[in-house]
Amino acid sequence: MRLTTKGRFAVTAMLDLALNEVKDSANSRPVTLAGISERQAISLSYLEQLFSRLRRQGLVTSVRGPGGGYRVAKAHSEISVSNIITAVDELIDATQCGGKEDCHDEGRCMTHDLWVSLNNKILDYLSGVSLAELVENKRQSDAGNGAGKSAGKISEINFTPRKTCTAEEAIA
Amino acid sequence: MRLTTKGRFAVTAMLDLALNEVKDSANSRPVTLAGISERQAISLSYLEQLFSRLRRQGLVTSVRGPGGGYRVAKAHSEISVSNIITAVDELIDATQCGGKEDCHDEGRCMTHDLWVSLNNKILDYLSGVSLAELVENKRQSDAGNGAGKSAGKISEINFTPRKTCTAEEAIA
DNA sequence: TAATAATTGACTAAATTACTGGGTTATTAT
DNA sequence: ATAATAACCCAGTAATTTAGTCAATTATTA
Repeated sequence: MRLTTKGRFAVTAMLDLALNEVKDSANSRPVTLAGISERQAISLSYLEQLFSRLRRQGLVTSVRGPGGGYRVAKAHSEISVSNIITAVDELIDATQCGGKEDCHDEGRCMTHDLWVSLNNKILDYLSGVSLAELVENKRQSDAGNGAGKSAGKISEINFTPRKTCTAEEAIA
Repeated sequence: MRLTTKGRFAVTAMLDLALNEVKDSANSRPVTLAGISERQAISLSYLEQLFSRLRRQGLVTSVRGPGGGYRVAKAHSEISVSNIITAVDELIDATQCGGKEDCHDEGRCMTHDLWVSLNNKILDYLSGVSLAELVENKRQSDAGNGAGKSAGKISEINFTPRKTCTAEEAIA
């Protein structure tokens, strides 16, 4: 997988969406991209591109027209950071070498397997961090801080991955 | 941190270097970039760029002239995958807002802290995978496999240079 | 009917990636 | 000495990605 600012924008936007769609749970309204754009300083058109992918991946639903916007499609606990990132940062596609015979060169295959394993481990880890946990952490850090003032300490996010893995497992 | 093909090239090259510098431990010779280029199908000049950074970061040492080349600078156990990747894929500046005063907007800082934490977690993980372990794994997988046979269970996702092949190569 | 907001698409500047090619320096072998 | 080697360095470049603008369309609501 890739890990770039693009994925970070997407996570940022999804977190903003999750935080704002539930403000009044009784008659919650969809969150507009214009709102996210303003709060997170991301251009509207760029958000449109990102949410187009997020919607196609089933992570959000949309409502058109006035009062419309986006909603998170599933329970926050069911959406992981890896889901978000892979939705917008599609994986590097593979391979002239995948099934072809020029892959008998040992050097290439060695590194393929290596990276696939590393990739999977990172993905496993990011899969263990849910949107719900990001929201929860944001709420807690809000409660802990005085209003507006700079935190000083970096709030440590205490998400625990479901699997902790050893290096050997990473390679195996 | 970033996670792109560039870092993968670097890991690939370092693993090749580590595997080839110790072939005969008595009078081991430095490994040439030309050799790595051939074995791993990475362009020589691109390798030069990567190793320029790897050298400046103290991960490799160089010997000029005939018979020269590169050597791993430290014990293989002292070099982690994160060391290699961050040497060539220098960190993304996580900040539009780093030290600036326009960071009083709570929305930005929220995501900033979030991403810093995620970053650190990924870095922690990659720090736990050493070059020595990659080498050891490669040796074991070599011993376990018949020559030329692919590992099988791991899907072969590849990262190949973008260079499109010439007509001659296509025919060959 | 007008305003809203998603949706689509084409297009662009800037940055990064991956690569090419030229040269220079240090070292070794002849 | 001379020639070959291989690191080193720099300038440039095509392909791709990033991040964004702009314009138009469609569905919905007030």
